Amino acid sequence: MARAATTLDTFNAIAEPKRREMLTALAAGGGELAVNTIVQTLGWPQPQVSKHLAVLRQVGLVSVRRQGRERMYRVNGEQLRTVHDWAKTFEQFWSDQLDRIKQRAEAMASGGHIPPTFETKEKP
Amino acid sequence: MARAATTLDTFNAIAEPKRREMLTALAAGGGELAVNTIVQTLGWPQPQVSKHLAVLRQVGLVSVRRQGRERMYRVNGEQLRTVHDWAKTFEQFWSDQLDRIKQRAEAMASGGHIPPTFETKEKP
DNA sequence: TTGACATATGCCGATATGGGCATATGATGT
DNA sequence: ACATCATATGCCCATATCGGCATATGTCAA
Repeated sequence: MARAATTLDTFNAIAEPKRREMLTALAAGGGELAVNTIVQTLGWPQPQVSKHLAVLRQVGLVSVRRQGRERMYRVNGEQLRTVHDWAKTFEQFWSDQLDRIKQRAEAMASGGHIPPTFETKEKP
Repeated sequence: MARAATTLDTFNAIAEPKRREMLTALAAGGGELAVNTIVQTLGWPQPQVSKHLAVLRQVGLVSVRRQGRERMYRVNGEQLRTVHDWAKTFEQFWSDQLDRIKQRAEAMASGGHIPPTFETKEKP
């Protein structure tokens, strides 16, 4: 066993840049878009578009409706709300930013020593 | 070429369930946590923890600080804010939900026919 | 029914990824 | 200098995933 069950969940679905692009395209399209329209808009091979749509469909990020021989896709917000809410859980970790800077300033003023700086990105 | 440059970005980093779990653990830990603490908390093999931390570090989801022989990790909100904001872009697609239901109700009342229902999940 | 159009699927090859293990690197105390 | 603790890396295997191509499925029109 290896490569741990990516479980095909929402987070995994939006991990693909192209899939995010598709969602954006769909959102920009306002209502619903036919597959062919997406193909022309993004300029990707049709099977590729269909496959990515399949993934988005499986996790419920988009919904489909048949209209004649076309299939109209539309963004399904629910799942995205999940992502939104999850990220929001960590809100304090970016809104506290100001407080932390303030703390540092205070520490310098009183204690005199500079609190350690955190490395955020990787060192080359 | 294949398997398209997963580009090791933020979205990809949080696609891993274990990585999300780590972030949650870090957040729950309040301030900063040493690797060993995380290892004991989650009960995963140490190398695994270090590797996942490395990924989170590379995309700037966590920051590190050296304290003696320990390395204190802390959540770095910035990157999560990115995710939050991106998802929020689609807000209308879940807050409009009510309006859509209303529309449907109205259509039924006046026109008499039921607007098509969208399939959200896959058919078995 | 036949043909054209719209979309989904199956199969393939290339590759990145996660887990497991052993080991390297780094810091501390004696 | 040495032993020990804390963490990071390298290597290997198994597998899921993406892209490309050919083809199946489904729908409408004549």
